[in-house]
Amino acid sequence: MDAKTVCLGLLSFGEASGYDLKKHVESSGDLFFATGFGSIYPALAALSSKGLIERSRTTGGGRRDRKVYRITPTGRSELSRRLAMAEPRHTLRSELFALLYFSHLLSTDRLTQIVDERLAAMIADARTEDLTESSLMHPKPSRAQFVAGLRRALLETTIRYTRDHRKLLEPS
Amino acid sequence: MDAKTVCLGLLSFGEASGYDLKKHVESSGDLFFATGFGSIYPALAALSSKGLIERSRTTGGGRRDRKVYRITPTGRSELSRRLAMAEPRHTLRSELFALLYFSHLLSTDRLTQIVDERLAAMIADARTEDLTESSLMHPKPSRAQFVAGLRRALLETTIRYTRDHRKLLEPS
DNA sequence: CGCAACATGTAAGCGGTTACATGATTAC
DNA sequence: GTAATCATGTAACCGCTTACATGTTGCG
Repeated sequence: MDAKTVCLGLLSFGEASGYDLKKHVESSGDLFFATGFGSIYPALAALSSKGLIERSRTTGGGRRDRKVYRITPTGRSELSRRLAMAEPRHTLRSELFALLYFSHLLSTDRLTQIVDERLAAMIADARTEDLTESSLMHPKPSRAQFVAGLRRALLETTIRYTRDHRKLLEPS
Repeated sequence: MDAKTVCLGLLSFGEASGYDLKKHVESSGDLFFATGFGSIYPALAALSSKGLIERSRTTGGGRRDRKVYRITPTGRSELSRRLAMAEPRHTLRSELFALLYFSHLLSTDRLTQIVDERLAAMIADARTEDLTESSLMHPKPSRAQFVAGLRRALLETTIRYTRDHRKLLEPS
């Protein structure tokens, strides 16, 4: 999903600044997209110029230059339209997948190291989950719970599968 | 993983044409990347100009203009280098995830329709798996088996989870 | 004969990543 | 005071996607 739609979607939960949005995306584990400020600020500017969002407040708690955006009615209906048209594919891609596919070109030591590292990171990740206590979404909507739970289930499956089938990665 | 590395990686299993590579990627369910010819041919041209791959045969079985590429020793070591340097993240993204996250903006009917469609597609997908009888990889390497099995396990988890927690998607 | 699959490529445009650039506020 | 975090933005580049363009081979 492209940056503009994600920003618009997140703003449908409540008002936020570009910084807030970035934090929220990060804290939900880069679930549906990962990005830097270089994507978010231009996206907000574009949405704003189309009238899909607007500035609500500019200073909000002692901090300098804080630009808080709010979705407009036009923005909300445009978002609904886009989502209704979408044909969302569930194609799971991962850099880890890709690397393991070509792991015959890796030394056994390096491969062991990578798998151990990733396994540890995933275990930590699966535990950490649900610290998504962002200011957007006070009571966490049930759909966000659905997605977070699914993400966790997928992580757990990956961990279990990798442990059980690790032998397949050894040189034959 | 970028198009060039994927092409180089696939050619490490054996010689192939651009068309073959596309077919192989498709038949493995767009596992680590999905692309059209518009990515593959330029990638092959770039790899070729750097000496990482080379043309082996030009006609191979009655077909016109068939350009079969082969990885060079330089290409193989360059690929090893790239793979060894990589820090592969296992970040699972899916358009379906994203849409469901914002599903409060969808009508109940449309949501039901989308979930049913995706579920059916995933079930079909999980069954079809392992028709990857491409000319590359005669005896399927065990790493390819690992990755294909993991993909299947993740699909099955998604199907089960969606069935079990579908209620969370209903309007509250 | 016509259609599907085989087969390769180019060019424009779009969008995201990366690096750069700046400055305020808070906590130690 | 100084480092980390808060906070926003710009510009260049890179690479992928999409659409276009073309021609062959084999099957029914």
